[in-house]
Amino acid sequence: MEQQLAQIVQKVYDVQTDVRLTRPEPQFGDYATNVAMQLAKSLGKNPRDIAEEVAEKLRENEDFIEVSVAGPGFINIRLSDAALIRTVYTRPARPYVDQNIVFEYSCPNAFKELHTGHLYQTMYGDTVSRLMLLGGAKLTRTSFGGDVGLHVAKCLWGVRDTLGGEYPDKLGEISEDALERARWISQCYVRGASAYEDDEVAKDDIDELNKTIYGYHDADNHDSPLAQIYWTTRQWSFDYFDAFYELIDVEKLRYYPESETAPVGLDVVKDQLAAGKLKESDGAVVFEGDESKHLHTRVFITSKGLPTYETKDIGVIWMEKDEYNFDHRYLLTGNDQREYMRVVFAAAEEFRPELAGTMTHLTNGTVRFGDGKKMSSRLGNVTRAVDVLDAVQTKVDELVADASKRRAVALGAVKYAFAKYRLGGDINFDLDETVSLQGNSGPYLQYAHARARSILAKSDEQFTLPRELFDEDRALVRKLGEYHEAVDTVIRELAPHHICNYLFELAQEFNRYYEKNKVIGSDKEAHRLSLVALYADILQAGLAILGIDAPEQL
RNA sequence: GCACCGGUAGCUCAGCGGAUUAGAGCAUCUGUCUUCGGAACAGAGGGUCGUAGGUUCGAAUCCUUCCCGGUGUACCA
Repeated sequence: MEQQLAQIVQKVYDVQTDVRLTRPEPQFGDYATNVAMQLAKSLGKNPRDIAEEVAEKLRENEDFIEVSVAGPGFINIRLSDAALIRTVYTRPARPYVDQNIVFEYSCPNAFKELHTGHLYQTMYGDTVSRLMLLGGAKLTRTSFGGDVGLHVAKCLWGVRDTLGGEYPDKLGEISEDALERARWISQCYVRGASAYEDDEVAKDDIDELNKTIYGYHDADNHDSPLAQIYWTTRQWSFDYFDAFYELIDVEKLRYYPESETAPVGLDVVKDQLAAGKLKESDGAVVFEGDESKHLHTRVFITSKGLPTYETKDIGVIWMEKDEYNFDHRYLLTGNDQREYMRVVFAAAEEFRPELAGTMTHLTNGTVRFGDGKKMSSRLGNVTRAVDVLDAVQTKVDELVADASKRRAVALGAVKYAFAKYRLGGDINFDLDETVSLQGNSGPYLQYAHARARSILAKSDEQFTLPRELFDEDRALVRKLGEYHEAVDTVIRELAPHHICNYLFELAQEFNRYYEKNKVIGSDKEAHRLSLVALYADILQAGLAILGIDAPEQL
């Protein structure tokens, strides 16, 4: 339709314009455009006159039942019933067709548990992934984290201390459950971390252990007792990631451990140093920032000869490029890494010019716990992902009678609570609001869906698709027709929160309709059932985009 | 210091490739309804969109100043 308008403008005034349609308030029509005002200046004409001329052309189209000019020159358009019904079946655009995308997010460190930030980023990243796929992309989901480094040394020290020595066999006594194993490893980490702070001997020990662990990789040592403990618990961590992703019902990711990316990055860095793209400074290898572009100078190899995160990140980029030959790479991290990543991207693009413009860094804010008073008793300072899930699950269990539906509701509540914020700012996670049955929440929409399904289940009438419209249907059908526009926006901007707003507005519109228009027992029963079915399908599809399951009954 | 992100109703947030009366949820208040799952519907109050300027016929939206909050600023990740 926007193209149609552009063509009319082209024909009448012989100018190229990008016409945008908006959705005005219902009193004005189904669509509106302000092209006339935009053109007024360049054409040197009164916007109202332009609007009238364009409107006259539009009136020739039988899809438009009413075209009026209002205010300073808006063109308001009302669709015919047939055209309005057609909007409901319009398919969203697929802007990423033929694009090979790598999307990196989640990124938990091995030997640690996922915290609330990971939970948010993983669920959000999973939804954004789905948007890329809906947009037609060929997608690979990747993740990146440390399986070597000081935090691992602290942990391994704690494991050894907990086991009472280098006894790999004793690991057999630990739980078989991946999540419980992760919990156990995490406790060992705490033990090691506090020893590192308080105990000089332990600190030296751990620093030494750090080098030893790198050695396991360099020498491919799987045999010594401590090496066995390392490799076993490392695998436990990887198993835990998969178990956790399954727990929250998201897709698994291809994981790049630092032990693999660091050597790749180091090779690149050494080559670039030789090529003069990196400099030596105070014994370290650095990428010199550009003041005029506000790029910091950053260290890639420390004066002790160790690769930094920068080098490891270069390593992942190279591995992802070589393995998947992406057209575009997206990366989601906390927004504290924004400036840092600009430098890494700048360096990467300088080292490998083909990467220029192919990488996008998305950043998320931190999860804050809303009403501290109510949360403190249950969550307090806890930041572990599982604790948030448990707290939500406990609330949901009290509200949902059918035990088999409780997990879907709890996960839906959390995913929705994360998805409804625009990416970037900190997000406010309020437990009560998240599981609230009123207002803009996941459970509210799941219930709205189940309720619609129950109406359909209750009737014996046969129905297909709506063929005509009555006055009372228009508002609802118009909203149903906005679905593909909402999805378009969400896919194009990779911004799921728009779909949340849309679905909530749709549910409200339906409630209004349903309040006034009896479905079952009405002489328009079959017709109205067809609208209810469309509504339920759209709710379900919209929630599916967010990774939320919509049960037929609750 | 410099840079980045944010500052919209009491609270939590949408809107920000300018445009017809600035929206929603929660909270508060008032109605409807013996409810096809009422987890509903109708309505009210509440905002000089951080500040001061500028561009424009028109600015929450674009530009500039300043203020407030958060983050980052070479050998952590």
